[in-house]
Amino acid sequence: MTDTELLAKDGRPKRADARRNEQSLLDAAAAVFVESGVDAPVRDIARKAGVGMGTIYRHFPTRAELVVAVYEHQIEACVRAGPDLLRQGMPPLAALSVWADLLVDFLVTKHGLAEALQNDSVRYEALHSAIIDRLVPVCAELLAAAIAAGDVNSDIHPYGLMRGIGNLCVDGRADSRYDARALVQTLIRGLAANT
Amino acid sequence: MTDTELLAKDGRPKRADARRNEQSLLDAAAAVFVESGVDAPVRDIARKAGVGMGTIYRHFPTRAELVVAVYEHQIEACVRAGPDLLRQGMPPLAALSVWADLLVDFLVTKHGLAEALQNDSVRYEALHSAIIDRLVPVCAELLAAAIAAGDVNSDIHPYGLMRGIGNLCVDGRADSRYDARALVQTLIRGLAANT
Amino acid sequence: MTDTELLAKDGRPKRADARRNEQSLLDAAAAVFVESGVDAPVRDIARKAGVGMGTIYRHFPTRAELVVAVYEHQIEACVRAGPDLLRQGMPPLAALSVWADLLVDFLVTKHGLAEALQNDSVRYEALHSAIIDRLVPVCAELLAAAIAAGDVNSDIHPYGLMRGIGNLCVDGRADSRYDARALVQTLIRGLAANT
Amino acid sequence: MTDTELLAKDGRPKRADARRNEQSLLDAAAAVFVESGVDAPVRDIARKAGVGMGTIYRHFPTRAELVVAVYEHQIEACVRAGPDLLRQGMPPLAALSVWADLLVDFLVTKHGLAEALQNDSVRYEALHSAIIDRLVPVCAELLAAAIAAGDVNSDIHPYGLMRGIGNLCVDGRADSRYDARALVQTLIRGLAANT
DNA sequence: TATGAATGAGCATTCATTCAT
DNA sequence: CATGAATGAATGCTCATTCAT
Repeated sequence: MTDTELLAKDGRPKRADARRNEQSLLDAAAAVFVESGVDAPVRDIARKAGVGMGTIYRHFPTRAELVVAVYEHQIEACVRAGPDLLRQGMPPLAALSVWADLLVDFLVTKHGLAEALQNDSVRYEALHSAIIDRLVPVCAELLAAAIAAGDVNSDIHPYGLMRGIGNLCVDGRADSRYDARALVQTLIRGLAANT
Repeated sequence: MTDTELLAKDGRPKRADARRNEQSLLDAAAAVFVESGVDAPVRDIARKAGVGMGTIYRHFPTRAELVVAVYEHQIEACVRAGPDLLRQGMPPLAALSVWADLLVDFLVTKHGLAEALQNDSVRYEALHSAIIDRLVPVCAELLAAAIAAGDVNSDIHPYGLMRGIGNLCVDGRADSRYDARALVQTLIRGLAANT
Repeated sequence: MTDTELLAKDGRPKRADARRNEQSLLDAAAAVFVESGVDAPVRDIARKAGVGMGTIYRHFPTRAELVVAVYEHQIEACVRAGPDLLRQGMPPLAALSVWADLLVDFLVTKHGLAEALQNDSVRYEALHSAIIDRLVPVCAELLAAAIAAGDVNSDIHPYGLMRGIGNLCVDGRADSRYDARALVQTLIRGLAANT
Repeated sequence: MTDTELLAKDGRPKRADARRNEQSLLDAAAAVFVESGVDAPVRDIARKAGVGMGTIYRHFPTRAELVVAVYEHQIEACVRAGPDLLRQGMPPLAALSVWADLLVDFLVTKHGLAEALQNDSVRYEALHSAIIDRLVPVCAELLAAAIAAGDVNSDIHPYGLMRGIGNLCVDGRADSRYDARALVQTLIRGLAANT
């Protein structure tokens, strides 16, 4: 739950129609992103949403903000999933593996998201703040737990691991010979301490 | 090595000035690619090389051909390195590891190459033919050897592994917390049979 | 007359500024066409109209659409003139002659239009649909009437006659020794049955 | 026979190899013109002729000169045909008709020539001098004879008639409904005095 | 507040013409 | 003399972003 949804920037609750508008915007954007990737022309999104382009810019001044808003829920789910898995008593390395799998699920189905995550341009700054910065602590927690349990013997940085998982999800459906999920699982397995 | 360097298409030797130009072109392109990626505007490359745009088109009708030419030597080196390592008696899995390391060396320093390799658009078709198609067999050979030796227990596809390595090399220098080399080694380690 | 003028594609009235713009666009295009022919660079038309190039593309996605719009009124007038002349009781051959004269008036003053009509490239497909395809039936009607009246004895195809008239209008003002109108009238006279 | 063939500009006879070269150039140009029209890229002509582009420019500094040279023989034939027909005792109007037919034969088969003749740009100046200026007197002679014989009653200008015939030859093979020959004959018939 | 019209930078690409070799 | 490499102006087209209505 962020201010994107219920509160205007000045803290007052948004008008109902504004909220409605915002939602149809997010739905439309999600649909267009699936079709054309997160780089889709603003005009296309506006048309799909049945609003003017200006409206999009009003709600989401930068593209990154729009992207973040679109995937807000799922990012949030990924963020929560990490601690949840540990809390449920799953062994840390297994938890890391499952979490990575969730991340793959998320990224692989979001055409263009993994690519956008790679992009370091200013344009996508907000994307990094909102997605990577949120996920890194989760990754760190899982990794630390696995190390503490003696399951992992690697000084890999949580940020690096997270980005690596992300990178492996690029183009994850383009070629049947490429299996992002398997690669990520292999990567996780590679972290395991050689006992 | 190739006609790109010494011979014109009709078999006659190229004029000295043309050869000189081609080389400065390749140098300039390499430099610009590092700065702006392989998608850099043709104008920029031309300016950097101190030639007209037409000259670029004359030597390399498509962008992919330019990219391939720029990295020709290094691709070739990677292609040869695989069999060489095996021939030297190195254990297959170790050979795969070393080869992957070479690939990382190559890709990480060529800002934009790994990204271009991800791009499936028609525009880069030639790039895939010239780079991926050349490297996959090498990767396959090493992988097969490792499997035959009982060192690897995974049905991962050589193409997938190669693309995975490539993907992990994207943005490999942008952030000190991201260590492409370590990730790739971890990935390779993940292939090892759990003995 | 057409949605080009008053209504947007969704049926809503166009904004006042858009209408104004479209008109100045058509005026500018007409002027530039006279100067440089209908192949004039988009940039030139935009500059003349005092708008950005994007505006042109917004209003007229293809060049042919722009050309058609520019000459819409006059094409329409030519289309109507044929039946009108017959309805007024004018002898068919005379009607054909007068109609041809109208066509000459139209084409000769539109430098570049007759040339464009000659161009069979895909690019001008829409032009043929919108201009030739509209005029040929008129020409056919007049020709058929003249034949029926026994005034014309020729198996010339209406399409061919129309294109012939068009071709004779090319460069119709470049040289005082070239009189398109007279040539067309001569051509029509040549159709007359030798009684 | 012009200096294009046997004499260099300074009046000395050309070297044999130069003449050979020039001929293969003309042959190649003719072939390319048929394929791509007289506006074909210089490079294409050079390649077809197996010479460098510079050679073409040496022999024919402007494109018009090349075009003229290519069609020299046929233009000459048309020039001679007019007086010949009269000398053979053919009735003037018939001679005009036959001559026009010859002109059509020539122009219709030379893809792009009629179009080039329409082009008044400086670039094709030489084309007009060499082709139109040569043919107009012939046309004038035939027309004058026909008028003198009382067969033609029209003050059409010979230049205009000639250009009209040329214009009718444009695109003369693109559409089966368009019959340049028939149109030209109709035009000639239209010149006849109504007796 | 919402709309969508307008802007214009940015890029790829072609080809006539010149001139070093 | 012949060659063909190099030049670079010219042009079509797309889209992010702004702002008048």
